[in-house]
Amino acid sequence: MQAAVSQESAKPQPTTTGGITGEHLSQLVERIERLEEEKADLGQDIRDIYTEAKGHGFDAKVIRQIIKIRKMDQNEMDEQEALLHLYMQAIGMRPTQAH
Amino acid sequence: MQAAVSQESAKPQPTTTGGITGEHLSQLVERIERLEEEKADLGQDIRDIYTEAKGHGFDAKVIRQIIKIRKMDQNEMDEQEALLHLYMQAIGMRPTQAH
Amino acid sequence: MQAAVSQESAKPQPTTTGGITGEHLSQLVERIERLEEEKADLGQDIRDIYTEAKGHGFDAKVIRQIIKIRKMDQNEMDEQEALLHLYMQAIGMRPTQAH
Amino acid sequence: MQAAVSQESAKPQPTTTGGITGEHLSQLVERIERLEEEKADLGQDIRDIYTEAKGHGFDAKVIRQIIKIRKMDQNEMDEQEALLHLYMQAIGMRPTQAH
DNA sequence: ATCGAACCCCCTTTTC
DNA sequence: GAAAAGGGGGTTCGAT
Repeated sequence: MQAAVSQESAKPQPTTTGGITGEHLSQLVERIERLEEEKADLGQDIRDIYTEAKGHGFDAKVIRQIIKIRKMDQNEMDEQEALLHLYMQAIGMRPTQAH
Repeated sequence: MQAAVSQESAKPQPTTTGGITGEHLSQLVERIERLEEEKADLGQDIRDIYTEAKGHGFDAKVIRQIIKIRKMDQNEMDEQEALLHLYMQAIGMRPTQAH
Repeated sequence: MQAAVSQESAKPQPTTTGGITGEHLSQLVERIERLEEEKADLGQDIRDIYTEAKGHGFDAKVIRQIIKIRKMDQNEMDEQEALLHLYMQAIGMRPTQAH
Repeated sequence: MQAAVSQESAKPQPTTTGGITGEHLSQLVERIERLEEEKADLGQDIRDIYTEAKGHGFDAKVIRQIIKIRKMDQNEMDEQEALLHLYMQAIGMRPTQAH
């Protein structure tokens, strides 16, 4: 495990020299923090929509469930579907549309 | 909690009539799904940065820790650390440089 | 947050005095470690079965999926099923046996 | 990808014939499910101990940390810690008691 | 044997 | 304050 951090940069000053490493690391950290902030903002936007939906009489929990199901339906059950059905039948599980 | 869905719109046709409700719900669901997709994309971007960082010799785990620490309230950290030392001593673990 | 650890027990000796606390903590830790070891053993047993299954020509991935589905079928889709159906119909999702 | 499932067993009846496969698969699934249930029970037992510990004034989070440390190779720990300090210094974070 | 992907568990925050 | 949902971290699995 190599350090990738120059030893001369040991002082708690904002950035460092003795190599590009300190600046590089700072930039990585800042980029990540920026993106995570945007991500949090989107999370807030989504929450706002749920609040709005509730204000119009919808049940947020059910909407979440719908979205979950739609995601499952999109992602899953693809190439191995045939095998899955065979196995399910072999052990007597009744086939469903969802699976 | 009432249903907020008109019964006439019960058929599996793409959208519905008998009230604005079906369309409204569809729009809410789609808006949420759109935002969640953007959110997921940001998550991927963040992952990419960690991958890039690793490629430059940095330790992703440590970077995560740094970001967490920067987010954390400092007092809380110190408090946790003090407790940890007390507990370790109580069961006879020798204090190490790392803790 | 109180410490629950007596200060006199600060030496790195195996156990402590000054109160029952050190011994108590040690016992808790050991009980947890014992259970976690058993848990790990079971995990190994399960892995062995998958290996055995693969040796008999079964696809481990599909078996995992079956087990997941059986667990879902047991647990989920209960009280809110009616509401969920209404909403799904309202946005044109066709009702399925599974949902 | 071979099927390893006999086609004659295609009906949703509990088990199957036409080959040993259906019964075999059922047995594998059931053995796995049984072991996973035991595993889940152990997980619950562990959780109970943490609850009990909390009831006696211990901080569960710290206990988890202790167990992690005891499991960890000490060199590995020190290495991680050293890296963390280097990184923090590199971006000008001041070293704290906690780290 | 390492890499990336998937799964599971814990923790935190939010919601009711 | 109790229950649930979202996010993060760690571990395990399959593939290369």
